[in-house]
Amino acid sequence: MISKKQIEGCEDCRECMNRAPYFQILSPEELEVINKDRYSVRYKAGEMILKQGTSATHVLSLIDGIVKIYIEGIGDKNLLLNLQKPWALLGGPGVHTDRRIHYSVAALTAVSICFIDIENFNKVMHMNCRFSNQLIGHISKQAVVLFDKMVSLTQKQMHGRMADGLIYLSNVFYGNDSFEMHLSRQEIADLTAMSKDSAIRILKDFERDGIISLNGSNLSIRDVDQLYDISRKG
Amino acid sequence: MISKKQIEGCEDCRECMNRAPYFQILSPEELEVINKDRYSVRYKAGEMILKQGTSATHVLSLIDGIVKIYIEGIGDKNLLLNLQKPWALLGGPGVHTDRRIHYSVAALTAVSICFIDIENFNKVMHMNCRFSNQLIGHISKQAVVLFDKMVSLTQKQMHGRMADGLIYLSNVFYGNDSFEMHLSRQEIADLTAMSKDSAIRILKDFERDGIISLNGSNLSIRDVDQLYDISRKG
DNA sequence: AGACTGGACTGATTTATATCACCATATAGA
DNA sequence: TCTATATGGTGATATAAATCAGTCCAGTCT
Repeated sequence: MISKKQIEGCEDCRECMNRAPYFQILSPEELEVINKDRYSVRYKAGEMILKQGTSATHVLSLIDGIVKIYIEGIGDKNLLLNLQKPWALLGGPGVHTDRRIHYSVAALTAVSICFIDIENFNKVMHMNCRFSNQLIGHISKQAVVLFDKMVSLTQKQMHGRMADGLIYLSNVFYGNDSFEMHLSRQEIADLTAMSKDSAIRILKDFERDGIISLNGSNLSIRDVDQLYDISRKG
Repeated sequence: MISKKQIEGCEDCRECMNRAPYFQILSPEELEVINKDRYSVRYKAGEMILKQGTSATHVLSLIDGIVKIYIEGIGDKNLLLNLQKPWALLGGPGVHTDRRIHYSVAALTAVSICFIDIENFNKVMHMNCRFSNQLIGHISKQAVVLFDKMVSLTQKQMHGRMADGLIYLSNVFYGNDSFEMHLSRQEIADLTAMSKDSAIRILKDFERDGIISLNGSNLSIRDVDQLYDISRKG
């Protein structure tokens, strides 16, 4: 975890960006363009960072903390796409199309974020081809993940979807079989496209079957093999 | 519709690409790179063009005909992502990541396709920044569509999903309230993430309610307003 | 302390949807 | 001509999952 002092000290991208992998490819001149008009903001847990439907004016670089990315869907249902940790680049597909925000972003912990002016970002995209191509790779990787998620959500039933959700959290996001979830039961339901009641029920099922153990917001995977088995069987 | 003669005559990209909008931005030298090792293939309706899981060696430019893009999911269920007509660029996210094909492509009509060597394509991506950035816009637009589809498939029930599917076909793809579907009932089910039986039932419901009229593979939207209403109500 | 809130949790009920079993029709092949 | 075989279509049934109606906390405000 990065210390408070380090973040506060990030006054100029040329010092800071050695940490943000997407910008390592840039020359000092290009970094200067990114740095121009850049500002950083701190959020408290629970605060909204980007609101779906507003206009896209900045690209966001996540410096510290964890955020959730979700689509506000029908009624008051949300679809939780993924979580992000440093040094993710946020802004979404709208940055390169209609300049609209297509998903909401909210802080799950205390969060620090750098706001980079979208015009300056585009300027650099036109200055540095390798940067653009790196971005294409980045976007493409996300698309592959989305495809898998779509198949999971549309073709598996609840136990399979929950298994996939837990595998995402433990393997992909936290990188540990045991982790503190920053998600409420409702948010787990949003991640796995089911009702809150069903999400609770299935987590309890998994606990009873010795697949996971729960206490409070801490979750441990006890039986990885069985979890993968449930994921495979749908 | 383009005549047979025009396609057959497309021996060199520098003649042909004035039709493929993605390549209009390229210089003659860059087109020459694209044209190198390029070859075109004709398919009959029903034939598979790209198979999910194989390695990505080419970017495909659809010259003539209609194809379906779908993910082979759990069991023998497919998820139909969308249809494509000329001059779509196919290859998928794998081209820019792991060089794997992440979705299958099959011909719905007779189809002509140009195969562009992936190395040559990448070469041009590094020669021409504007081409890369145009590609980012293209990929981003597809992502926005995917988001909407995900919300539709995970949060609406069958009637709403079918309405969305029909709106996609009439508004987005065919651009006409009345069109010849190139999809079987099973493929409509794959598009709307439901069983074939349910898809048939709901199409019949819509027909009975005067929302659409069906005969054979021809479909006409009779009551657009009601269709949008069903889509909105989920 | 008492009232109040929001989240986790659970059993009963209802509803949406898949599945099953079946028929009709058209087309292809022997 | 007589099977096969694929596709469209339909009612009955089974089942997955949402919804409803509550309880039980832990925290917070007064």
